[in-house]
Amino acid sequence: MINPEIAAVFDEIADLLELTGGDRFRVNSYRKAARSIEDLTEDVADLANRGELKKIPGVGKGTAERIMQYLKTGRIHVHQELLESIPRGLPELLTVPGLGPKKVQALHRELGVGSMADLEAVIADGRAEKLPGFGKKSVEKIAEGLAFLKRSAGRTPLGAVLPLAEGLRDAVREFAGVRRVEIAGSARRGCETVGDIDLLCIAEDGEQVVKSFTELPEVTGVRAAGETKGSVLVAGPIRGEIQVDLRVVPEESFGAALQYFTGSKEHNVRLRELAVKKGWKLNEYGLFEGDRPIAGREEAEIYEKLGLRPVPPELREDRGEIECRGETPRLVSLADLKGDMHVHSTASDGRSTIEEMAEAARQRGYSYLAICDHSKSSVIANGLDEARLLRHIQDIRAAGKRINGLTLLAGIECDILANGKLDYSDDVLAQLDWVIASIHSAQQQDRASLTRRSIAAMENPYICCLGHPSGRLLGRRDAMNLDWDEIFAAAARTGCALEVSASWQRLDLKDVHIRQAIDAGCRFAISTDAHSTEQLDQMPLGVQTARRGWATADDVLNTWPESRLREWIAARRKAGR
DNA sequence: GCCGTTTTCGGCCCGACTGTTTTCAGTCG
Repeated sequence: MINPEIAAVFDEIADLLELTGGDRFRVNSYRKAARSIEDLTEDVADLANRGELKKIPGVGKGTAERIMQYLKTGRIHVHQELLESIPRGLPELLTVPGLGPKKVQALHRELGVGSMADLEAVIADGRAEKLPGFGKKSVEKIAEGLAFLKRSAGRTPLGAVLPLAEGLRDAVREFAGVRRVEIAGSARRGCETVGDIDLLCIAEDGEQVVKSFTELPEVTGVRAAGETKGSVLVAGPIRGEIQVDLRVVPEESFGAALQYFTGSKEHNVRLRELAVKKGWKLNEYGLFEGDRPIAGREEAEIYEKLGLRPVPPELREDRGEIECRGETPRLVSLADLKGDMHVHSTASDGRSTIEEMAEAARQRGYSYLAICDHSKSSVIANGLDEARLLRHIQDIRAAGKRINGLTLLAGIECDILANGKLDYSDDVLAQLDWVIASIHSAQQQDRASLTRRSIAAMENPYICCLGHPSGRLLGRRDAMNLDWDEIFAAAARTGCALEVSASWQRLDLKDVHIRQAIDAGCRFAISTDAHSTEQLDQMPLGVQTARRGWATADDVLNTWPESRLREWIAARRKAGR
């Protein structure tokens, strides 16, 4: 997949143009093209072969030609020219909070600053402070920005950030005069990682609320504190620091503000364009005709006035939700789920017993639960050999008889071995109700081998679901190098489901792949891969990920009643024999 | 550089906060 590479080049062209004082609309159009290419699930090279580059939103004649240049020669003329005229280290300076294109230009032009090290030097010796437009305070801000960059947590997995965000939300709720607080931003959209935390509240005295916010015990630094907005730093849940923004709005603007601060930026720009076309203006205070507000209290009325059905937060990415005027499919929701199809027990590496997991699932309102411990090759995870597995199946069935109102499915997470074979024979797999096949070893194999292994597993009629298909761990391990077109085609052809792991470290499949798989005709199982009862509560993250992939309840087989699920499993086995 | 039910040119989203200002530019989201 060459897309990320090309997107990065276009992003750098945008940075470089900005640094040379290029036309800002031209800069924007490079950024837009970069983002579109990044979002594509299809390889740009394939589109180019079919002469369909201009079908990519934001790609016109010029950009299409530049993509062709890159595909043929590995470089783009304008990019090379810009690189030659601008010092290598300059674009990086744009990442420093407090430094934008104008200030970087001035630093370069007046003081010859061309790198982070140069920047630190001119701050230290006081020369930066003397530049026109600079001053003691702004240079202090830049120095703080540099320090933050070194301590920054970067993008953090949503599942790790949520407890922190919810804690801060609850703290703000206790402030005097605060009537409502919500988490907005990428956390509300269910993005797999977040860069900062956005909070929004209703209160009359904004200044007082912002002051209380900056004085919270968690706060390690204050970026800004005004009458309607505060911006602070707190310790990140995994490492470094993370920024938290609080906005205070009046009640009659809350819907508009929630819409605005939920984003995404690209989605908002599209909405504002719609407003402008109707002769109106949209901002965080409402939708206005002249000075007269025509919507703002409720988020939904903003969309409706603009001629759209209200768009679920997970779909607000400018990935087609505007074009279909908000007429998106009815997305799967947590309430639709009837069971968790992948949990472990103390039989392998789980921390809770079969009975404890079953009881916890029952309490969460599920009607079935698949116990899927590790197979024998996962030695580190205490995987089950054939003899232990057969006893384990009996244990699951016995536990199932003891619990009321919940069906226990005897399952396994069967390793797909390095040679492509499964960890058990078909005779053994046939004893089970539900079988997941996962790759846990030899993840560094080449693309063809990994793809072949995954497909071979899906072709076995006893395999119901491909577990955490990409194998990625957010921020820790990249996805395996797989041919997704082939994987999804095979899943659709064989009928094997694909897992959407709700585990916050995984979220695997990810949103854009889910959408691509739906288009290919695939089905899914959303599961937590819980290793203890409390991890069952990660399910909402998996549901949000599926929603971001535009999945409906019918696409997800653990929304089905048990009878339909069992029929589906039986039919698949029958067809495969 | 892109784009079109204001279409082949002339637009292109909007406001808060800060600092250096003397009325506003730069940055950020």
